[in-house]
Amino acid sequence: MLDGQERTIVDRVMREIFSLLLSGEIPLGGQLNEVALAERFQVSRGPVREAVKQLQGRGLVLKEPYLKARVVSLSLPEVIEVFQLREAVEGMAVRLATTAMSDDELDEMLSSFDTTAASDSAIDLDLHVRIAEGCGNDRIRRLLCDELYYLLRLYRARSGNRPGRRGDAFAEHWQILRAMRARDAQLAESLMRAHIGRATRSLQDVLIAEQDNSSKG
Amino acid sequence: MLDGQERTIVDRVMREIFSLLLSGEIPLGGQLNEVALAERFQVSRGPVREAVKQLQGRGLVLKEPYLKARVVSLSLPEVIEVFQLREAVEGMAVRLATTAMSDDELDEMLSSFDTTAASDSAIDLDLHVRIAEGCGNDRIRRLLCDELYYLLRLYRARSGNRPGRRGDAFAEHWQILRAMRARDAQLAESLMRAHIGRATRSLQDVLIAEQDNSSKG
DNA sequence: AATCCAAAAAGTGTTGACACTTTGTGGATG
DNA sequence: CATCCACAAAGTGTCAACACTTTTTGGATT
Repeated sequence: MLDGQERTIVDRVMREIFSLLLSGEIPLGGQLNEVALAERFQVSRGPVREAVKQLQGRGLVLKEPYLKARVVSLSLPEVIEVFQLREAVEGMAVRLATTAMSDDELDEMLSSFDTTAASDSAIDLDLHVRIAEGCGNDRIRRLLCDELYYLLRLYRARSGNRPGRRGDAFAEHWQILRAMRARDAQLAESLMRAHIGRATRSLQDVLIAEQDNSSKG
Repeated sequence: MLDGQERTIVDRVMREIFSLLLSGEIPLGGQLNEVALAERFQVSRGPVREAVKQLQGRGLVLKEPYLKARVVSLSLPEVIEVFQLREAVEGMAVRLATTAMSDDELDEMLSSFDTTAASDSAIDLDLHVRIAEGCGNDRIRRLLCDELYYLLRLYRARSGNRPGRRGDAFAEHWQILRAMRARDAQLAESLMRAHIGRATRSLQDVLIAEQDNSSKG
């Protein structure tokens, strides 16, 4: 996600802020203090400000003049919005990947899929990442890998439960891979959309349950 | 797209750079000179740098250390990538809008659709914008209105031809609106995807023709 | 004339200082 | 005791100067 070479301080600071978010030291919705960050990283405020501005452009940080920058916080409705977007975009991604990826690539995915444990949550996103990387459309790849998956990782690192994670996801992944290997782009897209759509609906159920609870209590 | 109140110089500079892009004074792929921009806007380089960093975060500007920032330039393959993404996202947008928008809103769109001239290119994107705004998913709305449509406007302002613009787009728009009014989300999504898919294919035809030309000459 | 290298010029990266805004504090007032 | 206002403290916004990198220039060499 970040450039390998960090020739400039701004890049380094951005990576450091990223890792502060991943580690949870700065919580979602938390505030970013320029002087504190500058002291911590032993730099002046300029690079910190530019790094924050770049994060703001990415939508990871919200800011109003003269107020501290706030890390974006994903509410459950916002996570649902991300999932609705994923359903559309990942459907297209798998459609494109089904024709763009080589037999060897697909076989490799299938074999590594068989050997790895099914229940690992990192594995869950892994298939989606590899499809995004294999779809051949760089704009779609960036949207998924650099924005949406990143947000979901942050969200998962906080709320212990993994949004939309269900037991039969493993079997659904396998079906998607089979459809890709059979070069059935239409089927692969349908399966992927159903896969993410089910996760979306389980999130909506949670949301409704929460609303019922709050209205009762 | 931009905040109404510009309490800070950075915001003003960002808007000014935007208008330089829209007006074509800075061409796609052109370079941004910090000192020249600073002098032009009568500010120091700090705000200019922060504005550029924010644009970089948005993906509108590319930058490598110690080299001048370059405005992103859309090649035809990249425009096709945008259209493939649009096909997926706008399909979902119209699906959501079909259930989210009120009868009054849809009727208003239908009537304003009848009265306006069909061939205006601004009208073309207008329907898409209103669907994006009415879909109720703010993340999808921002992706379409703040990023993709903006890029396409820039591209159209340059290359005289409007990408994917065909004569029967008007009739297709009308069909989509009818499906929405009939609350047939599935049909509306199919029509929208077909609508954008046809535009994508006409772009791909242009690309193939260009490649043939260059290989011959 | 063409090539190469050093110095100057132009441009970007970073810093510390200063100006402005917001927030917190403490005392005077009712 | 509560309220309000002035003042200090903290934090953000902007600027001008300096350091570093890249590009250009101009001449020396072949």
